[in-house]
Amino acid sequence: MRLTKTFVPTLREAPQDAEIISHKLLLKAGMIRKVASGIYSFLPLGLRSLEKVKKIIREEMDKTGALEVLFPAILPKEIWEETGRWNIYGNEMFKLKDRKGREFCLGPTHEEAVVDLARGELRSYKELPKTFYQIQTKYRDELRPRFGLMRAREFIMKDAYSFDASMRGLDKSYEKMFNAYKRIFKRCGLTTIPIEADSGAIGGKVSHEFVVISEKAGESEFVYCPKCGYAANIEAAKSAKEGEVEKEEFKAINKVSTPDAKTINEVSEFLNIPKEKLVKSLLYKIDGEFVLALVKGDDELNEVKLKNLLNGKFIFPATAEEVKSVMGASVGSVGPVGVKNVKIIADYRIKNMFNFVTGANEDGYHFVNVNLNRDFSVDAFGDIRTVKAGDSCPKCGARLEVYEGIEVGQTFKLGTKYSEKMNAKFLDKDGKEKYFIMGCYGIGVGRTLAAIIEEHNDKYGIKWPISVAPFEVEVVPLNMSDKTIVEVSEKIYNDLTSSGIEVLIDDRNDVSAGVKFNDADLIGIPVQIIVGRALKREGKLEIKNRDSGEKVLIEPESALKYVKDIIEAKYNALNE
RNA sequence: CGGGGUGUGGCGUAGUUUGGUAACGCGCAUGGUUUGGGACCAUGAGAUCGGAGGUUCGAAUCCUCUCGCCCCGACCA
Repeated sequence: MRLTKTFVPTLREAPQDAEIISHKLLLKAGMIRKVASGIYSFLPLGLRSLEKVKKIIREEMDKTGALEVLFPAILPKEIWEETGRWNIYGNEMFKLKDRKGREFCLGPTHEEAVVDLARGELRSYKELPKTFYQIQTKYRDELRPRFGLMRAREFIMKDAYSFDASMRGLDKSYEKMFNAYKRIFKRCGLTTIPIEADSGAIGGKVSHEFVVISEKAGESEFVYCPKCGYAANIEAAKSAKEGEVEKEEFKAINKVSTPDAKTINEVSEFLNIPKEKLVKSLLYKIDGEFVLALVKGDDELNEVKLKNLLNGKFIFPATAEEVKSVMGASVGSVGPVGVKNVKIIADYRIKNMFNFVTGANEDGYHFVNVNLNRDFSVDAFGDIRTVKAGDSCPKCGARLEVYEGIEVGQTFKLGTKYSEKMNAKFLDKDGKEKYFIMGCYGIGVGRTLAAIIEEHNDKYGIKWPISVAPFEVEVVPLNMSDKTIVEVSEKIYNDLTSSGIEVLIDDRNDVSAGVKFNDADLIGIPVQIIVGRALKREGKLEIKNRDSGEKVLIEPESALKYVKDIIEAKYNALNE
């Protein structure tokens, strides 16, 4: 492709609304443009890379035996009502009506659509297992679109759905997908870590997220054990059980005045008692029911764990007014002592606490020397604290590390969650009707592209892994008014192109060498062939490796083979 | 939705405090000179200063309303 014949509007300065590096570089390199918040157009270069990611995904999906289909983006309200998600998704769904007033949505995901297909077509266990996948545009009216392609409202997703006759079958289907995901990201040049995850709104029991470590663009925190490899989303990370602690002598409970001390820090400082001796009491509303959650003063409550412990669907912190009316005291002075009619859930670590401090349910007062069972009782204990860096690994006991990650993919073992709701059954070997056992598997294609840039860039621009680069080689003739340079450039361009290599030639004759160098580094094609001074002086081409910055001079006659070899080596490195 | 910020040629900004009729760099067009790390000279095009209303002799600037966009939080590929 000739640069003058395509469209690569590079920018010297990135638009001010771009914050993270991938967003800036995608804009600067002329790969995408914004149309509205969270809505982007792909330009020729960006589209080429996007298609390459899709191609890798297709190849790996097809290898697993998954079948590509394409569901519509517009889906009727009825199937969403069967699963109850028309309301659960709420405002995040783009909803619309046709001229007759029938309601539809732009699909934010496709469990309903695929189950609707399966229940109509799959009748027998003999047809199972089956996995369908599609690469399609999804629509989610995000609360806050962010970071360019990272969190868009219209985005391309690969979503796959497996149907099995048994749990063991699901385990196999899941493992196939899991391994395919590892290969997909590897081939894209991404370093991903599969972490244990909470299954969130999609539902199900087992779930993994594939995350790329990124301090600046990461949106989900996860813990990682450098010793045994345990990795889990912060919402799912298990808290290690603490060892037995020596029991303290119970002291007499005592109400003390704590004027103006509301937060854990303030109370701790005012009473001169360490935070570990305080109990944090937090009132939550779970599916309409109030719950008082207790965690150690130096711990943070994990809302997702609390919700899951109680099998809840919706969890909200109680409002200041609700706290006042339910507890009889303001936020900052509530505690479990004397509480009736509200379920009390405590973190396991509370069991190891003696003579601690809690709010007294009276504004401006706290109790000191509170003790479990003597002063109050708990309805249930559970793991409801948020794991912190430095905590013990729940598997091996080593110290956990905490990272920020970009979630590029997620897999779920759904079980019969959707098939039951939509009454999707097959006839099993034993002649009985059973619900399909499902898994679902998603990859954010645009987000993957952005994550690749987050991982592969320098101050000059993008350093594309060869597998997803818009072109494999860029020929850069530095002086278009020099006949020799143009002739040699054209020859190598034609030779490479006709041997099946994707080549871009910067044939602009109205820009200086500096502009060509800078644009080449910005758009980040992995191999640059620079035709200029070296050719005039020594008759040689300069081959530059964008990633390493390494340059070698080589005779034009040997260039074709040399370039082919480095390209092959680059692909091999990604396929290992 | 809550909190913070911002909107001035295509991009990046100045001007807003203290009202006086839009400036700078890059880019763009034409001609010429250049060609190894964002060249130079000359000429030129391009902005109702996000929008609406108001105050004023006069508004980018002050007031009211409104819209867009970005960042932090809840949600997620």
